Formats: sequence, structure tokens, C-alpha cells
Amino acid sequence: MADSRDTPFRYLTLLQLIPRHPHKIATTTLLEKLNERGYRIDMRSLQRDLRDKLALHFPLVCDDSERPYRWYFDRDFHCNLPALDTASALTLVLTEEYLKGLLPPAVAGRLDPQFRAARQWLNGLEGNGISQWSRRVRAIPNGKALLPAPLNDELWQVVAQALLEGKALEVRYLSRSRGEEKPMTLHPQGLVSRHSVTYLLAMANDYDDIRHFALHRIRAASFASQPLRQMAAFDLDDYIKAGAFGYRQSPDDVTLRARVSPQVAWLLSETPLTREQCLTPEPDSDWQRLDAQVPDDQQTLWWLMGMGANIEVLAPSHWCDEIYRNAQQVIQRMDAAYAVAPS
Amino acid sequence: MADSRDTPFRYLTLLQLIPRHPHKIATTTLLEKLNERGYRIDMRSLQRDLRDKLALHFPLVCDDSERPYRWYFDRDFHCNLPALDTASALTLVLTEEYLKGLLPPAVAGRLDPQFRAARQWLNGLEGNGISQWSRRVRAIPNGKALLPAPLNDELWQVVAQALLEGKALEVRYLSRSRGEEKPMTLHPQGLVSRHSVTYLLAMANDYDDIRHFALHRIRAASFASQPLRQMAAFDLDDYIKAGAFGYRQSPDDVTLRARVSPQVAWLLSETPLTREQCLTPEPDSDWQRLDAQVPDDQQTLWWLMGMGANIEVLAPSHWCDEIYRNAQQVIQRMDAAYAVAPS
DNA sequence: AGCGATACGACAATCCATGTCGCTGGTCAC
DNA sequence: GTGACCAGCGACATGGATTGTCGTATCGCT
Repeated sequence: MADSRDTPFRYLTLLQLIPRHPHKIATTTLLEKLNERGYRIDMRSLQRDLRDKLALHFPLVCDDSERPYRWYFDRDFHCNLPALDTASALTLVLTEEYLKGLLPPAVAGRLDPQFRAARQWLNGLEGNGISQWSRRVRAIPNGKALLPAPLNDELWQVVAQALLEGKALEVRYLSRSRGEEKPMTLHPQGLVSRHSVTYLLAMANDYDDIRHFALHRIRAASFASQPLRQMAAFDLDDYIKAGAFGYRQSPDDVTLRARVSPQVAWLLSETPLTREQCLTPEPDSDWQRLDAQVPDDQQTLWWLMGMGANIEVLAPSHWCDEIYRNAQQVIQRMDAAYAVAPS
Repeated sequence: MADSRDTPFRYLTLLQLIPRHPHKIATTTLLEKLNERGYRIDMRSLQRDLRDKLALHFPLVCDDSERPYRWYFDRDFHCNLPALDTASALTLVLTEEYLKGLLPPAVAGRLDPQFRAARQWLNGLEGNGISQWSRRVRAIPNGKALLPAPLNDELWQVVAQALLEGKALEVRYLSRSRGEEKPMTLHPQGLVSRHSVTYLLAMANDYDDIRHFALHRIRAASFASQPLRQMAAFDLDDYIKAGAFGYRQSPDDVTLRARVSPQVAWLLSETPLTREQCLTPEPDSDWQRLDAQVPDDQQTLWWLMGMGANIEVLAPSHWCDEIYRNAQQVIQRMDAAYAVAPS
């Protein structure tokens, strides 16, 4: 777009080219990229831009330990180009709250500069209204919040790069049979973040089948020298649908029929199970009849079981059986416990 | 920071001052803000900056229907100042996937330009590796994904501004007893996003007590002419803890004691219930003993019930009772159903 | 030691950003 | 309608900032 020598926009382009802390970029590389983008400029000018102009106005750091100097931004620098507005800032705050329970801290931390910017922006409002926003906004996560497994930032970077830039990984993996840390070579094919655990889907060593590796059990990771082996036609959606994740029990949806209490009916009318669910009042009670096509997976079953006596599942039959058997077991076990140690 | 007349940085400051589409800012306002920030500059220069410089390089639009012209960015313009890196882009993609199930589309949509930027950046990688990232990354939400209630963008903006900038709202609210749309004045005190439903906490009309208003049931909203009434000392955390949300049953944590199956034990060792939970193997079985301080709320109880026969709760007793009673009801009801229509 | 690459200071030429002025076109008040 | 006012715009002269060049210094590699 901007071809000729247009100083201010060259500066902007530069700012967009320089990465944040752990990464860095050499002066010469910057020169190339500028040329690519049509800025025909001398190296001397670039040096001046960086040291005398940008570095005075931004947290721009120069690493002069290597000869073509390397440049990078302070770890927590961030700048929202179109200014934030109240609605966006609020969205960011909610997002941060939710993310804390969903992604490992190191992963969510990647967006920290943005969240910080949003908070600062909201603080700027306090002058006018006395809003005290931080006391006024909360996100309550869906379902029981388990704590995401910790995991370090560098590891996340290495894994992300390996997966998306097509590299093989050398790792030490703490296998499920505790204690054993095994070194292996992984050929990443996909990544699934489920609940609070993030899994890398990869082929190990010379095997051709895909296994799951929980990121927080990877102890050390570095790029392998050997090239990545790709699985011919790997499609993550197909893979998950095929049940590989222990999620879906059958690839097809099932027809859920159930009677639901007024409270649950109300909940479902507000946040439907699916876009086409059908709720119809029953003649002789305040309960309602629910019909919906839902995925045949553990999640849905859990949700139904969590609702307990507020929902009565009529179909599919394997869920009825499961719920019934489950209730029986609970009673049996608790009766036994009471018998041993009556309160 | 940047005081004197330093053209390129004035441009940057300008870019930071101009909002995205639905909002706009007048040339004169911009001039004031620039002066505030130490840029002593003539109005003529500002006009030139906008029309002849910035508008040529950015999707900057001028609304010349009003006399002090108004300026704004294209709806979906976004610019990541420190360049994205692979790890951050991946984090954004995951965030988007999760958010789709947590926030109403209009709310999550506020971050769309950022997500789009991340996707584009990842697409740029495809040249080198053949990664096809979009087939390789998925987020699977925690718990059953209910669909967020729809809600329009403008409404979200008005509500966000009212809450954070301290304004009262004039709304038409669809009350829970269906069909009735009642006009009322709301004095927003807080906002809670729970599961997929977002609630505004506010005092209505002249009342002094706080009620919840589901955003998606607000039909029309505009700022009220009357000033906002503030509740003296409103603290959302206290409010939620006090059980106002039907969540917590008692303000204190309870001590959960339970026996858990090997699968659940494994799950909990990876994603703990709380930071201090304690898992100890039992002598004569492969089950484990769980001890943890957890909040006494419906969420936790649901989670326990969802685990069904894989977990045996020993304490607190009111949960044991609840679970036991629940199981009994399920069995009773299903027995009755079988009796009526035996399969 | 020598070569190549990069950083940096100095300097002159040029380019461009700036304030000023005057005109235009719109809005508002009377 | 009309006059006052305000913002936008074109033109222009000027002064300051940006640019390429050159020479020198420093580092790393062979």
C-alpha cells in the first residue's frame, strides 16, 4: 500500500514488524522486510529510526550482544490501535475472567498486555463516574471450575511453533504411569484444549498412530533436528467425532426425550441445548416435555445427571439405563456406608 | 511523553484517539485531546493529517454530514502493535472458540477484529509449513455447552456504557411472566456473566433493592435523562457470596470428604478442585480418598452429581442427603414410568 | 592479520510539514 | 433573508527534519 518514502508510516510498519520480548528481530531482517513492503530506504536511516526515534518513544529494547543488533519490545507493551471503547473493554475483562479457568496461566498470559490495557482504560473512566468497575463485573464459569494445570510460557511457545510452523519436537514426557520421564520425538498433528487441560495430538517416535500428550506433563521441549512427519489426511473434527477423545459415544446425534421441572424448563428456554430444541407444556403438571437432537457424548450425560431429580430422561434408552444404574449404585453404596457407620 | 511537535508520533496518537465504527469523534475534539497531550498544533494541520495522510493509509472514514466532521475507523479494522507471534495467535484462536459458547455473539463480536487478525496471521504461515492450522486446533468447552442467548450489539454498548460510565437506563424489559414488556428505569450496579447468560444487576425505578435483569430480555435500551442512583456500598463479590445469585448456599467453604474412583482421581490430580485439595490412596482398593475445602454452592454439587457412581460423598452431610434423596427420586420416578409403560 | 559486515557521527541537500491568509459553504439566531 | 460564526480547504513561503553519502570504529570469522 504505502510505497514511496513516507516517514511516519514507515515507523508504523516498523512497529508492526518488531515482536515482543522473547522474540527478537535483526536490523538487517527489518531492512529486508521494509524493502519487501516497498519502502526503498537506506540502512543508515533504519538505524536512526530505531535508536533515535522509536526507542525514545516506546519500550523498545536493543540487544547488542550479537552483531546485527536485535530489537524487541518490552514484555508487556501493548497498544490498541483503534482506541478501545467501553463495550470492548468490558468484553475483555469478562474474557479474562473466563479464560483464567479455561487455559493454563501461561497460555492466557499471552493476552495479558491486552487485558491490562483494558483495565487501564477502564480505570481512566473512574474520574468521571465513580464507577469502581472492578467491583461491578464478574464472570461465573460454566460448570464446576477446576484449576487449569500449570505450564510454563516457554513450553507453550515451543509447542505452538512446532504445531503451526511444522516442526518435530524433542520432549521429555511424564507418562501416566507415574514417575517415569521418557524422552521421545513428537510429530504434532493437532491441539485440543478441553476443560482446563490442553492436549497435543502427535505421533511419537516412529509410530504411525496418533496419541494425546497433556501439555503440562511435557517437561522439556525443543525443536528436533529431523523434519516433521505429517499424517496424510488428518482432520481434527473427524477425529473427535470418531470418538477418539472419549467424548462422543456414537458419531450420530441421538434424540433426547425428557420431562423437565419448571426451573429447568426456564433455564432451557433461555439457553437452549440446541438451536432446534422443543419444549411443550404437559397437560396435568407444571413440568414440560423436552425434545431435542443432542450429541451422544459424556458431556451431555453429565449435564443430565447433574440436573438430578429435576429432569426425567425418557429416551434414549441407554441413557435411561445409565442414569438408573448410577442412582442404584449411589444408594447401594451409601446404604452400605450408613450400615457400617450409622450417624 | 511525547511533547513537542513530532509528526510521526502525533499520527500515532491520533490513531489511538479515533474509535471504531459505531463511535465517532469530531475534528475539534481531536484537536483538544491533542493539545491536552502536549501537541501544540494548528487546526489546519490536523485537517491535513486526517484527510491527506491517515485516510490514505488506513480505513479511516469521514462523516461530513455534520459540520465539525466526524472521523471513525472501519468496523473491522484492527492493528496489533507489537507483532503477533505464533503462540499468541494460537491463544487467540482458542479464546475465540471458548468465547463462542460463553458470551452472546454480539459481545464476543467486539473482539472479532482481533480474532480475524490472528487467523490472517496464521494463514500467512501456511506458505512455509503446510500446516492448515484451522483443522488442527479445537477447544472443547467445559461442561455441557448451552447456546448463549442472542443479543444485539447496540444494546450491549448502551448497557456497558451505562454501567461503567455511571448512567441510568430507560429499558423495555420482558419480564419472566412471559409476554409482558414493561418499560422501566434501571440504575445499573453490576454485571454478571454466568454460563451463557449475562445479567445486569440494577435497581428498578424508585426501588432500593437490587434485581437481576437478563440482558437478552431487555428489548430496547437508551440512556435515561435522570442521574444514576448509586447503591452506597455495593460489592459484587460480597453480593454473590451472600448467596444473592442462588449460588452459594452458605458464605463459608465446606469440607468435602469423598471416595473417588481411579478415573476421577486421575482427573483431579491433573485439574484440582482447589489449590489445596488432598488425595490419598485407600488401603484396600484402587479408589482414593479426597479432602478439600470447596465453596458450598450449587455448581459444586452439580459437579459431584454429574460424577455419579464414580464418586462417593462422605461429607458434608447436607450434600450426602441431597445426593441420596436425589437418587431415590430418580429411581422412584423411573420405576413408576416402567410400571406404566414397561419396555 | 585481514576481510566483511554492521554501527555510528557528521554534513549538505532536499523534501515536507507547518502556520498563515483568504475564500467557500454550511448552520444558527434574529 | 441576512449576517455572524465556524469549519473545511487551497495556496504559499519558510524553517526544520529527513535522507543518502562518506569516513571511521568495532566485532566476528577465516
